[in-house]
Amino acid sequence: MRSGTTGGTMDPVSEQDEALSEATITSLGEKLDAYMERHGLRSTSQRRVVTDVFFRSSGHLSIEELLVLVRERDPKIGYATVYRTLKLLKESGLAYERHFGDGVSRYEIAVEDEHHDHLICMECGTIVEFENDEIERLQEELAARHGFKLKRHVHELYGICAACRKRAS
Amino acid sequence: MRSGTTGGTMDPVSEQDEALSEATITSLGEKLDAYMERHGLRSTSQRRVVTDVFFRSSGHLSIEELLVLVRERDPKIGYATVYRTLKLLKESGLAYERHFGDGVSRYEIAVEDEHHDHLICMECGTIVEFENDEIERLQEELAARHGFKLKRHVHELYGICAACRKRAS
DNA sequence: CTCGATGCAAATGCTTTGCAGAAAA
DNA sequence: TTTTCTGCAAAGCATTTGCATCGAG
Repeated sequence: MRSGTTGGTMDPVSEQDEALSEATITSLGEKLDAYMERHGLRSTSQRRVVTDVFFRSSGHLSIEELLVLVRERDPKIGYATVYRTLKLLKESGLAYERHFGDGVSRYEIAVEDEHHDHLICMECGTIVEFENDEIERLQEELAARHGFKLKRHVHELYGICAACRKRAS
Repeated sequence: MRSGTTGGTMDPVSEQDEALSEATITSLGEKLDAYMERHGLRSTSQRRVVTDVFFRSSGHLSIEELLVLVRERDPKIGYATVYRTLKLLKESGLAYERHFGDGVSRYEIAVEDEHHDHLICMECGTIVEFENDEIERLQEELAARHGFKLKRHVHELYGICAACRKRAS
């Protein structure tokens, strides 16, 4: 995963997301092109702006936030286009759609062979990504025990981060 | 938890929710009365119908589903009242609000000292409740490691249940 | 009597869609 | 030239709210 404090047997995390490498961005663009090719979809300037902004973004952006960034590059792009482009990214498997309970959809880049869940501060909204193989394993085991073939899961931990707890006291 | 195959060290589950005992329903009603008392809220016939229907229900009901049941007892009750009453139940800690990704809020009875998560069949919508102490423990540990004080969590496993897999093959 | 609750309809907030004109292929 | 895409505004949906009226305390 694209993260900060990796290494060791602990969960790799990213308190603050970083940008992807230029090579990875290119590779994501190529995957998207291939998908569009396969589906007879067209590469327009608007799509290129939206997807490039998205691939260069970090964190968990809402359509609204994405629209602001997109309009810095092309003020004429409408919000329906952003919605439609994110839907395309989702369908092509290049973006995940997340819902953290505040009523808006947030999107994040889906990097291949990478999976993580979220720890969310209910006070300041900070999102920390985490990955825990032991939990993953227990989930699989549990699903199997109930006869389920697992496809995906949602695992979000809500609490108060250290900074907010300190501020409050 | 109100469940089927309990006992042992495995997760207690309820494939099919059962009704609560009359004693438990009464106790829930008393808790609600106490909450309303404390907050200067009034006990109206509509509220009594909605809360009684809810406490006697099983599973994870949407407002729409609840409204149908409520109107069997009093056809004049409006849906805003059901929304408002469920909000009251949520605030008083007697109901949990859940979102399983289909865009509607579902509610379930919050029985004290009971906690469970969900395994959802993406094909038929069956919801299986589960509880896993090991996962709970790992979550706490993980949150603490990131300086978070955990308040609540969302843990949903989506997959295909045994019956649907069989039907498909 | 008072003030909270109800029911209706209107408003809200996010997301989706219809359509005419624009632009890829 | 054909077909998809865009931008706008309108429509959808679940949920919330304003308000006149009702009814619990």
